[in-house]
Amino acid sequence: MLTPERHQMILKLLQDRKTVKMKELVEATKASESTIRRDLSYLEEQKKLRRVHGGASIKSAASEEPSLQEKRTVQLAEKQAIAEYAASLVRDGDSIFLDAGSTTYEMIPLLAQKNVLVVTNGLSHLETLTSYDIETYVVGGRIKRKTRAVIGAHAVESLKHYRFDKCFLGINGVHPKEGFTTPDPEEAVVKNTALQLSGETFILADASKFHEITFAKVADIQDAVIISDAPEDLLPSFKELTEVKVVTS
Amino acid sequence: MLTPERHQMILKLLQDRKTVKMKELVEATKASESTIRRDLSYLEEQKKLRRVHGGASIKSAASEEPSLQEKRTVQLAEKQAIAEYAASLVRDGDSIFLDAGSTTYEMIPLLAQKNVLVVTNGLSHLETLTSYDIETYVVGGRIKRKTRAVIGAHAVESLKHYRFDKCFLGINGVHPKEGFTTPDPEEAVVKNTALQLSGETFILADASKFHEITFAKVADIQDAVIISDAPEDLLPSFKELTEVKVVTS
DNA sequence: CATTTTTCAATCAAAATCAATCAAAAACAA
DNA sequence: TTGTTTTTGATTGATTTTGATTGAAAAATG
Repeated sequence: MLTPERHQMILKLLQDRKTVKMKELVEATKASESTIRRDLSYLEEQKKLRRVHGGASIKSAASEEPSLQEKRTVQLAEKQAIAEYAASLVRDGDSIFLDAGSTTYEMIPLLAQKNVLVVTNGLSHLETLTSYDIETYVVGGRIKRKTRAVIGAHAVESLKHYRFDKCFLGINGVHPKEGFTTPDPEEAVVKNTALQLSGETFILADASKFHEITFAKVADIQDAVIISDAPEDLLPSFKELTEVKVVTS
Repeated sequence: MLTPERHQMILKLLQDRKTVKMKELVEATKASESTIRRDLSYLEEQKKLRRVHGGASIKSAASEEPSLQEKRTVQLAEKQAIAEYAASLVRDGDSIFLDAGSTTYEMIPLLAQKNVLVVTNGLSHLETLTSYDIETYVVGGRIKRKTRAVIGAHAVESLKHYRFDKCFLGINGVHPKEGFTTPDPEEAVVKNTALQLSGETFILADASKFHEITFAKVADIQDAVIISDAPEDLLPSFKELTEVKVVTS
């Protein structure tokens, strides 16, 4: 029996019941205890299951997607606070661009009561946006597998069909001189385009993003409002250049 | 046996089961172990399979995520058969358009071993396409909540960035005079655009779709090949107009 | 709480599988 | 044909996987 087969068998057994004992796995797979142990370690590493004394158990609450509520509570409080403030800026009837990323994702439930039109390049956002019955448009283009974002030349073209009252961007680095940065140049150009099509731009950046420079420049600082939970002593040089809104969780 | 033949045989064996052992491959192909090893290395390079110690396995997703398949419990054998034939038409290196819908969805696992570029307007397809590591582009535009398809004027514009070797469309009605029809005019125009941008067009229509006229016309019959499980007595009038491929489940 | 039992992680040697190499066979070109 | 290139299969030493063993750690028991 090949290794992936065995892994599959283990996961299958876990689907039926919610736990399996080592003894059962050894019996089912005809492999030795040592091998099963190695498999379990690997599968736990892959977050496919949870090891427990004597065997394995399915990962947390069922193998299903965590519900929206669950997902929200798992998220860091800082992202929540940033998202909450950002969402409070959105007014009824606004057209907004919502960048891909976990912080902008947190804004979605807070937008549900408002009468907004949302354009996004984040595939992960789509399910949630439509489930809240928000009028949603998706940007066309190539899908970047890792971040599940739409990027590339077509995405830029596609974006230009729209105009935004406000756009909310996540970024990977903020630096007084280098401006807003992100590692992927193709993502950078999409963000930059959204920014140019938008009346106001808001950058959602938790404290860890400051000082960091990650290759491709998105825009200069003075083009946007920064929303962050960064401590005050980090900010003087940024405040000289643009508006910075500090939120606390 | 010629090399491409052997490669095909290996891939075929992988389609049926999800893993194959080296020993099985040697036996099936009558080639030496060294040759099989070289084949596997090549096919892995081409991203058509995944090598594992002791043999090969199909690429990631399929075996590891039964949750996706479980979601689609209502997959009739007919849809499977239609999808299987449709997928067999796709050649290495093709650029194809995959329409939103459950039948085209069934094609995805069968495309994993081919080097294809897929453009789709079906949001439900995206997750699965990327999980199979297929190069995926999404059409931009408004999201129709009910069908999770991208539609509207922007979708049409967005589509025009591409050209397809083949396009695979789902349809709600087929009628000798009225042609291919679908209830939503905005969907109809997207399908029609895809068709016009494509070298060949294939219509995936199970038997229930024949005779039905559902409002908005997509195209005339003669523009496409119909792939269906419809009984022969239903087809004479269609066969006069275009090619009809009948599959059985 | 001490003892017994079970399960665990680490280690190691055997077995299986692999990559690299090379010469023979086959396909190809002149 | 002859010489060249490509493909193939056998061999070899290296690598990976495996199962047994051991003492440590964790649960169960009295």
